[in-house]
Amino acid sequence: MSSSGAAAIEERAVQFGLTSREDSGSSQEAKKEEVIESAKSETGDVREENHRLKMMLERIEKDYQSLQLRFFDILQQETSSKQSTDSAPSHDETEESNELVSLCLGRSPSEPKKEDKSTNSAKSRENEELKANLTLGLDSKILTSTETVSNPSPAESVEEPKEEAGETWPPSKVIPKRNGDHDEAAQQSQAKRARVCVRVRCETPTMIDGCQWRKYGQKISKGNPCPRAYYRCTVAPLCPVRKQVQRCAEDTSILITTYEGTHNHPLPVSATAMASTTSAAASMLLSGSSTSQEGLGSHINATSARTELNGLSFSLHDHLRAKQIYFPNSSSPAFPTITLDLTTSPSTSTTPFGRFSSSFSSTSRYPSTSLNFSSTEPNSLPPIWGNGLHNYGTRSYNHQQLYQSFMEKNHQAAASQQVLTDTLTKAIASDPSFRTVIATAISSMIGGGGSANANNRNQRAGYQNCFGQNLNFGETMTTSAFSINSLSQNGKGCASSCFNGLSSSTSQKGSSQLQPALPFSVFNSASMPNNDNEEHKS
DNA sequence: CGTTTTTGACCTGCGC
DNA sequence: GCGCAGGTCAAAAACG
Repeated sequence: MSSSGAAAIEERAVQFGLTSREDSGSSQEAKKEEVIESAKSETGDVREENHRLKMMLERIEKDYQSLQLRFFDILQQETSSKQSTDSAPSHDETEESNELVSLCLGRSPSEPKKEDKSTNSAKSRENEELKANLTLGLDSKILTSTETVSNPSPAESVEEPKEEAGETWPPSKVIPKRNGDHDEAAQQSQAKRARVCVRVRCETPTMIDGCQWRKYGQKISKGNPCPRAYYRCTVAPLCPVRKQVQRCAEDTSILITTYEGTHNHPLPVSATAMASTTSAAASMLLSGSSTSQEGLGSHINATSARTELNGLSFSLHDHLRAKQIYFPNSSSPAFPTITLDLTTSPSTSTTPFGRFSSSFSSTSRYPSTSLNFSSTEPNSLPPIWGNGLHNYGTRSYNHQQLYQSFMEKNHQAAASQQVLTDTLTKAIASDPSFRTVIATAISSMIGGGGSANANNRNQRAGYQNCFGQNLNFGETMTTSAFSINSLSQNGKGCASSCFNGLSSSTSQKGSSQLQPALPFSVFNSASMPNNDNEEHKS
């Protein structure tokens, strides 16, 4: 910092033509002194800022270490308690891990009635976990396999259990049809229902996301000769989560998987990767739709804005284009849909980091948002989403260079994790609503989750300060996950749970958790060029 | 024999 | 009201 200040002085001196010692005029001398004085004061300011930043960095490191210690303590508690009381029947994921993570699509996880009868010990332990701030805003919890999820927040306890199932899936199905008592809830549910569409190149019939699915229907949809398969989550009997799998008509190697609903049960760790991804995406979508539907979306719709952040370029595309790209086979999406395009993008984006596009259709009833994480490199997949092969280090990503100043250790094994976190970084930096969601998550994690639902703009400044802390989402959200290669669903399906692979690299190596975290300081308001006003103006 | 998949029928929402 | 399309149900078949 101080060196940069000296450089600034020199630069200014050059600007004023003061580098020559032959200037001898008194007025020029005065000017020179004036400039030097101002430069000195500027240097002082820079030093002050440098000192503040150092203090902030120290505090962040302390917080990070304390969080890590608490996390490890909880892990040890769980393992020890499991060893002492482990007599429960083994679940089919016992091969993987005893930890289950419940993730919710940005909403309160709904619980079946029977799970309200969870034991007091489970609740007490859960309270411990809540106190340990392991609950993200995305409702990620680490639980033992023998535990069931109880309502973790007062807001959830207020909810009627009868309404819970209907909140996450069409109430007309979960709740008996023709039941007028639930019409209002149905409307709310419909308004809040979000779909996360994942496009990935996959030759197998379906991609493995860690969950257990049962096919309950198949239909030929209009405009696509490839049938659309309907799957239902069978991890829990009452889980409302469903997914649709369909191949792209234009490129049958592309598998389009649409997730809908919220898991109301603990997830196998192998499923948390996809769940966390879809959770974040859906949360972003829901958060964005809540504002866009009030008129803000029209602004975004009309724009093809591009912002740059530290060399990262993000662009917003209009919906027509996005629709052509992401919804070639269907009419306007009936529900708010966010698309994670993890395929090779035929369009040449100016950013080497893929494309993030958020768009809202004027024809669709609900907004549609697209996240394109595709590589511009032909026939390449992000190493985190592939055919089950984690090609760490086989492909170079330019964004890693951007982080070299921040990441002292740039191991190849951490490359995929960087991809994930970079993806999140881009998404957060590009979309204020996503920032809000993530900020809420962090806020709940740091501040004890007391105000998890408060995502208004007044608190955004505080949240952005939270971003300045060294929190590694890739590790936090998928901690203790590992590869799901052992979870092959009858030998078919893509082992595309990319995030498991990367998280396995972190979980298996405990020391990796001590790696420098992502520079979330880029989200500080000072360095955030893409603030709300700019987006809303455009 | 239990679970999963298949597939035709049925239901619902929407546009005309 | 009718037709269409998407989504779901449920019985039968297939599978392990």
